[in-house]
Order: sequence, then structure tokens, then C-alpha cells
Amino acid sequence: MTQSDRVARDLRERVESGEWPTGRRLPGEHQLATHYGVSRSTVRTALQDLESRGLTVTRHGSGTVVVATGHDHQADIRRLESMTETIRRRGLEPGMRYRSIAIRTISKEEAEELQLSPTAEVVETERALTADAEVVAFSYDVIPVDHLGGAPDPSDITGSVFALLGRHGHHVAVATAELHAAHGDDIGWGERPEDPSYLMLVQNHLDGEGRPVFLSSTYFIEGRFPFGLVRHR
Amino acid sequence: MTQSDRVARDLRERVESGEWPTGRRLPGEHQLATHYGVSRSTVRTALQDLESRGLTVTRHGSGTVVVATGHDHQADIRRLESMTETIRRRGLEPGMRYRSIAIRTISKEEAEELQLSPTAEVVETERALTADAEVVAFSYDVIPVDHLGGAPDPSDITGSVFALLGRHGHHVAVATAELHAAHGDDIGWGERPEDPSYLMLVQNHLDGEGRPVFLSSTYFIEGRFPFGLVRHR
DNA sequence: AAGCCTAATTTGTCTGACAAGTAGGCATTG
DNA sequence: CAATGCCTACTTGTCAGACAAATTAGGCTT
Repeated sequence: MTQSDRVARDLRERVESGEWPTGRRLPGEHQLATHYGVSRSTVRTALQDLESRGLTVTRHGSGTVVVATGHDHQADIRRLESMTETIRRRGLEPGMRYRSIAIRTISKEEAEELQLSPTAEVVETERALTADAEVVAFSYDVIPVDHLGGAPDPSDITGSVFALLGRHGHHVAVATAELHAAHGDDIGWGERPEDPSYLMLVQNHLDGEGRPVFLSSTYFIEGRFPFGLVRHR
Repeated sequence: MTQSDRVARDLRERVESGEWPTGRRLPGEHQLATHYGVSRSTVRTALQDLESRGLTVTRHGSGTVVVATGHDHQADIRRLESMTETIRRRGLEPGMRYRSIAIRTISKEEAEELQLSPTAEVVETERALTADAEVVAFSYDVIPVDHLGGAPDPSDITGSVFALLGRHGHHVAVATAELHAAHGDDIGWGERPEDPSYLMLVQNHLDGEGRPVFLSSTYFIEGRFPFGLVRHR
């Protein structure tokens, strides 16, 4: 956690809290620097963080103005965080129910995506993600056994996949994702929604050196998990 | 176009071209600065741009490494650009076919979103967006008449909505968006896809001061317009 | 072989300065 | 009175050099 991270987080909170509403010009960089007791360059990197999230726009000679409070994108799809974290951050109680945990040989496509030999073994999990006991998504994960230091004990895979892999030294930094719309009664299990429309997120999670860590396909039930984001130039 | 923009663009192109593949460490900031003939701080803002796009990860004391070539997210949903621009950038020929252009009184919800009086008038357009003559999306736009300087001539609304509004001094800076999955034969018109699944993007476009400019709802036909993005912390 | 120490490298932050763009006030001019 | 141009104050963009802090690699000791 660097200084600019701290400043950026505080500025974000002040924007999201509404202290600076949409359209308001922020104090100048010099003023912010003295306020936070840091240098102007530190403030600048913090402001670039806000702009990269689409919360502000800063123009040469003019200043930086708030263009979005960020209240809209509580589940910003750009931000990579565990589902349980996201659910908790919006004030709901996260949970998950496993349907199956199985070990099998990797498929050809998966081996290519994960850059592993075609004989490697993987753990495949099927689980339903819940928010306040309501199912909001179905998720399929494919995790190489080697990344877990051998075949895992099923009771070990209870929490976040991120945390599980982190305990074995694999820290997810980014994920390349594809967005799709899916529809059909063959998706998911148990109590299915009346409208079986899903927002599907196919992801390949990578560590800090760009090495593949694990794959996941998540089906978000339409209407139960609003995705918002701020698009910007 | 600032110096750091130029450096960032060049760095992006070198990453996307594969000159620095995934996993490769970039030259140090000092080295990049001398190479581009700029100061280190300029290089730093350029590198922050790359990191904000999820292409690289830079760590204190270690350096910055490529984690995604960006080849995956040609249609990065985070980047706000006109549809025609996006289609052309991926090597296809963009086009659009209007179904209707109508002037009507604003609805109550729209008046709230656009921060206009309930008696304001808007232009509503229905159009199909094509890539190489194939329909890829259906789009519904709601544009306040006042922003166009009075009731427009329908022949004037042929090109990009962005360009049209830009000619009247309204420059879109960001858009707050919501993502949904939609399904049904009541969406769109003309030759509909066999699988009527859509990725729906509901947007409110804002100018540089956070003022609403126009609304749009776009239905992307599943499978015809792959959306990729890089999620990161 | 494992752990520790040291030195070199790299990014994060600071200071002060100047360049470049913007916005508002003001006088001039038609 | 309205429009134009100029000037000034303010704000962001860039620069240079320096030091702090984190990481990494190598050599050394145990």
C-alpha cells in the first residue's frame, strides 16, 4: 500500500460519498498535496487512478471534475475481486453451495489455455454462489492439481479460490475475460430462475508474471446481480 | 495529445504487437525515458496508463511485466468509442440501417436521467448496426432535441451519434453503463438470429462536466460481437 | 544445502522550477 | 450595447535531480 494508493482511496471515498457531486471541480493538485501532506506528484498518480476508473476527467489548464460518483458501478466488472468480496461489499451475506468437486484429466483446449501438458490433472468444481441465501450465479472452476501441491482434500476447497491458490503461492493479478449472453434450462441446477437468461463471464486468471493460474466460467442470473461500469475514453 | 499519451500509445502498440510477450519484463523507467527522450515522470504516467488497462503490472523494486497482450480485448467494453469505430478497428466494414427516427415527448424516467424538464422533446432512433453487412446489434438512442439546436433533419442523423452531437458542442466524455442479458423474439426486427440471446448495454452518456447528453440501449447479438476485457485489481 | 549479508537495480516519493493550456476580467472597438 | 482582443491569475503537463524503499542476485558463512 503506497502513499498514492492511500490518497486515491480517500479521494474515491469522498467522490462516492457525494462530498463532491457530479460536475464539481476538485481542489487543485497543489491544494490536495498540502491537504494530504504529500507531494504533488503523489496526488497526480492518485488522480490518474480516479480518471482510469472513469470517475473524473482532468484537462490541462482547467482542472479535474467529477463525472460519475461511482455509486452506479458497485459491481464494476473491471475490478477483479472474489465474488464473496463483491457481494459483501454491497451489504449482502455471501455464501456458496458446492454441487461437485472432481479430479479429471485436462482437456486439449484447457491445456492450451493453461499452458500445461495434455496429461496434467485438474480439479473441476461446480458451485452456486448466493447473496442473502438467494442464488445469484453458477460457477465452474478448473484448477490445475499441481498448483495445489497435489490432489486436494475436498474439505479444503470451501472458501474463495483466490485465497486457496494464494496459500500455495499463486497470486492472481489479472484475468482475461470474455462476455457472453446465455440462455437455456440446461444451465445451472436446483431452483432455476423463471427467466433462464445469464450473463456469462469466461475467465483465464493470471499471476503477476502473466502465467495462467486457473480457468472459470460464471453464469450470472439476469436481474439478480446488476453489473454497472463507467466507460470512458 | 500530451507527451505521455504518445509514449503510452507507442508502448501499447509494442505490447500488442507481441514485441514484449506476456511474462516479459519491460525496460526500466530510466531506460525508457532516455529512449523516448522524455523525463521519467512522463514515462511513469504512460506506464500507469498501461497498468490501468490491465496490460501490465508494476511492482516496487521489481519492475513492470506484461501480463496481457491486449489482443484479447479488441472490443474492450471499458473503452468508450463509437460502434462504427470499434467495428472498423477490427478490420470490418461498419454500417447502419435506420428503422425509424421519431420526435416525441420525453418520458418521466428519461427526464430524470437526462436532468431535463418533463416537457422536453427527444429524438428516438431505432437502427441496426452492421459489420461487413451482417447485423451485429440493434440500438435505440434517445437524444434531446435541444442538444441538436432544434428539430433535426432526418437526413442529418446518418453517421455516428457522437459526431452529430459533437458538431453541436456536446462532447461525450464518459458513459455510465449497465450490463444485462436479454432473450426473446420481441427484440430487434428484420432477419433475427436463430438464438435470440443478447448482451444488452444501457448507457447514459455524459460530457466533460458530468452533464447527461443522451441515452442509448444496445442489444448485441450473442456470438456476433465478442466482448473481451482484462480485469485487474 | 540453507540461511544471512551486501550491493546493485528498480520503483516510489519529494522538491522546485518552467512550459502550456484555460478562464475570467477589462479595456478597446465597432 | 455587443463583440473582440488582451492580459493576468490559475491549473495541469513536463522536466531535472535527489533520496527512500523494495526487490533481486550473488557471495559468504554456517
